[in-house]
Amino acid sequence: MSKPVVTRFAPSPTGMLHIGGVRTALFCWLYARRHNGTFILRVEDTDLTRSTDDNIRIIEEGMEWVGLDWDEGPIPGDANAYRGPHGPYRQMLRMDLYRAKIAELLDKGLAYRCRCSREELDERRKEAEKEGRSFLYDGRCRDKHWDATVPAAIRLRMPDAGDIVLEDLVKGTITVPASSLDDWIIARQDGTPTYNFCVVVDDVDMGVSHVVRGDDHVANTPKQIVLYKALGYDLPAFAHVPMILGKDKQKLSKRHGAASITEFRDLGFLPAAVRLTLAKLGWTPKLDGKAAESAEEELLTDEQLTACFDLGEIQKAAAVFDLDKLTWVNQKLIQRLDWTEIEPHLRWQWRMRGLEEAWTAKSDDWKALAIGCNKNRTTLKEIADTLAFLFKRPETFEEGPVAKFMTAAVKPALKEVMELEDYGHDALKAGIEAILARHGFKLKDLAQALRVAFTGGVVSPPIFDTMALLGRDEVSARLLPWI
RNA sequence: GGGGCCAUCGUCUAGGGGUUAGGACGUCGCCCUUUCACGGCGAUAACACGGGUUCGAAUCCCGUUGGCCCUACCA
Repeated sequence: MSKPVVTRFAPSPTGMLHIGGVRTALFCWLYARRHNGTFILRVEDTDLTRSTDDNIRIIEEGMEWVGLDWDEGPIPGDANAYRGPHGPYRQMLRMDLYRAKIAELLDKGLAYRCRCSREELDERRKEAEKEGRSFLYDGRCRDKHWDATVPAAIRLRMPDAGDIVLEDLVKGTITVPASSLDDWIIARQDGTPTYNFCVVVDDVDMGVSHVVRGDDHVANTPKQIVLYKALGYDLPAFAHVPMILGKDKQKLSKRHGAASITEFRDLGFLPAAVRLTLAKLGWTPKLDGKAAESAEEELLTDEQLTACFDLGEIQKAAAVFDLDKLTWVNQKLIQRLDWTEIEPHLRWQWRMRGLEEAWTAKSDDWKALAIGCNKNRTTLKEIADTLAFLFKRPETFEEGPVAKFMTAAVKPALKEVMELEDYGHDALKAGIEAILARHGFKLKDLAQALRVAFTGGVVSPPIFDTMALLGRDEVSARLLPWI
């Protein structure tokens, strides 16, 4: 019986929730779910100047929206509340633990006070650079045994020789010569612990079995490994996942269309589509041991992803995020989901348009039809865009289409449309066809004229659906000005 | 400068000594069509470079180039 699987996502609340972070969180989540383990959300808010409660909310909301539920961590909405036996889950609230561990290291002589001032250090660093040497702290305070009467930074004693080996689940074995690492600072002069120290202490305290994080932390890991050992801890498994890049191979940012998870929500993507796309970015699910061999097989459910997820299969190289692929996945999901599964997500689009109430007021049948006749759209935003005309009459009419379709010949037919009474799909179709036959029109001629009257342009769902959605009264009202 | 990591179509990838180097997105073309779309069919395109090892290298080894990370009393 091996140790229970515990993973954690530990963002710092310094701004938006980046899609790269979400992917890392997704891998943690997938792995924990796969092994019936625990997924923890921990807030690394030791950067006092940049961390805010609002930013913590942004993280919580982003995680909730994208569907990554955490077993332990903060409870959304209440800055001090949390669930789980290892809390609190905000580092600022865990200072006592850090201090105790630092004292322990000091007592054992595994760490020491360093009175070298920042200025001195900077100077020595500059000098080294000038001579083309790399600067490493020379450990001159190691055996000074300074007492605590003068504020001092605290450094961890690092081995002088040998190699430090990191067995990484995704990168493989990484060997770093100890000589390239110096005695690093675990606590600042003001007593606050540094990041590399807190993570280790927290990960151990929280029982994290698999440290899954961005590969920008690879180089920190050897330092942390020494700390694990100094503290007498067993090493967790490490998995450093590569970054996500934009089209230009630079770090993904808003310049690339979207980088923040909330932008993807606003753009009309389904959380499930974001999850699938992100999971498949840098990892190929192998259901029954086989990678997808057709478009159909690319579309996996969370259950399928969970069933075959493995940290060891994650790609080593960074990957470029492709919005087109997300869009395609999103469209496929819209196509195959039931309208009731789409509707909750569509609400956000209505809210952004100030139409949430108008939408909510509609009947289920109406909503089913509205969503049903838009199964060919790529995003929820598009669905809302093409449906918005139902809630408000057009204010302007496109010149070209008006000239082309609102001909004198078509107007009598329009008038006949107004007289149609049965709006059931088949009856409506029969009624329209009769009108067409009478005037010798093609459906296209009439349909486009109707669209102009209904929407001001030439784009709408299929015309019979459009009329059913509008209802007889509204159809008449919008046709009246044209006859 | 030092240490580390990485490298298959435009993009995400499969493959890991012998394959016509497979799939997906995109792009292009054709078909369908009641607008916008969807859909169907087809096409396009890749092993960074140079040396080894080997009967044989996209696959193994070394080097080069390029990209990225770390090198903070940031996280």
